Amino acid sequence: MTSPRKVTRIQREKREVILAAALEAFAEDGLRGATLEKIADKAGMSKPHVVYYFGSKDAIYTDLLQSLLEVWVQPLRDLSEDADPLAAILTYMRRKLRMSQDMPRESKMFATEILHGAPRMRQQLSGDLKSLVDEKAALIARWSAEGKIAKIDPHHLIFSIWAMTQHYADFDIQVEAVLGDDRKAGLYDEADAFLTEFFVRALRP
Amino acid sequence: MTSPRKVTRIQREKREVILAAALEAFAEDGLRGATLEKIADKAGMSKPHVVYYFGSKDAIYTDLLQSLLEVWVQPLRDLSEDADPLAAILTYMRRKLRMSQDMPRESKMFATEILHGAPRMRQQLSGDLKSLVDEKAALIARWSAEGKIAKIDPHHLIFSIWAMTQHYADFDIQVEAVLGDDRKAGLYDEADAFLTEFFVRALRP
DNA sequence: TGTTTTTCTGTCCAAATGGTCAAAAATTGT
DNA sequence: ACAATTTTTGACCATTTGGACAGAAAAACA
Repeated sequence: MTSPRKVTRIQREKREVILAAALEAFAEDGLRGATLEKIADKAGMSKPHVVYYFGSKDAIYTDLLQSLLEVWVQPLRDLSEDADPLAAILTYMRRKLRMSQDMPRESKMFATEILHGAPRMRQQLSGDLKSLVDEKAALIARWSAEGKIAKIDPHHLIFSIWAMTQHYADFDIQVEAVLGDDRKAGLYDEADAFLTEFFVRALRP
Repeated sequence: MTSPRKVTRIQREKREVILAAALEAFAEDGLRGATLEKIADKAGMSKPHVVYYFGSKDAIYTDLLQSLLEVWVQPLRDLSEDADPLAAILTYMRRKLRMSQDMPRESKMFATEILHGAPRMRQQLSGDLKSLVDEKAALIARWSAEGKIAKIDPHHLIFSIWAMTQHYADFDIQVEAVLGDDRKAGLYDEADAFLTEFFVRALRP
């Protein structure tokens, strides 16, 4: 038998450690570039041990991707009717920006996966994710029609929020290189201020 | 001697073919994921032949990256003083969007490189590119100060243009999955309309 | 035409790497 | 304490892959 029968405390902990190490490795080098040995090193254990817990490198990758996806779309899920529309969208944008700041490796992992054709996410993208986006787009469209925000294509609005917030995580090397070291510290404050002003202007009816 | 002495017509053509094949391969799978064999297949020649012309896979990659970089930043170079400021920025944005549409593989190659730390571009990013961006940012800042466009951080404005335009190329799989097949055809027209309206609202003084 | 140079490929090699396996070490259960 | 189970690893294997090499094929040159 390859996998253990019952999930013990040790197993959960070890899996956690491995996933954390793998996240780092995958974000740095992608699925192909990350090696089992590197993951094992980062996790502080032997290569066969990593295989013992997940069966294969691919399994780790897929596991990570699946579990992170839920976290990743949560802010959009929380975009709701009851708040002031403009404020709600700004809150959504800010949460996405904060996720870029706090979880750059996760962002990079998703980016790499999608960039290379999302072979392990296609289903979810055109299934769950599409449904979710369509639902929220409808909400935004309603706000738009009621004159509470500007008339604007809701799908592309969502894309623009994704693009601009994740840009700071995915292309951090470029952003920091272009801005220079001295602006590195306050980068996310700058981004927040810029994006807030930007979206307020774009969305105000 | 590894490399030929004089550059003949055949050499130019073969190198072109190889670079085109490699671009496709690198965009699909990244530097690590793309194999010499795959590149050779796409180029319709043998593996050693590819090596004969470039010496190594790395050399092809670096060569591509360098030669494409100039093309890639040209639109920003062309952002100039003499035009109407808002129109000039919109033109820049549109050219970037068109590049995403026409050169998605190039966009993906750059994205992948930067995402993974830009080991072969660091110099250029904090050197040439930073200079160029700083220069154009100063121009935009002047427009801003003169009240010709809204008061806005020019560096982040440039980032936002990069992010939003390249998003359509880099994450095309996601965009198309979320929009659905029926909106696939007119996608770039939609994007153009959306972004134009968006930036006009954001930049109008 | 004969010679030289360039182009091209089949074959092979060494390194990297994902994964297996048997057995040791540690833990758990009785 | 002893047996059973789980955890952990060193050693090993098969495959992939970047690239070297020698020589064939073609082209250029004389």
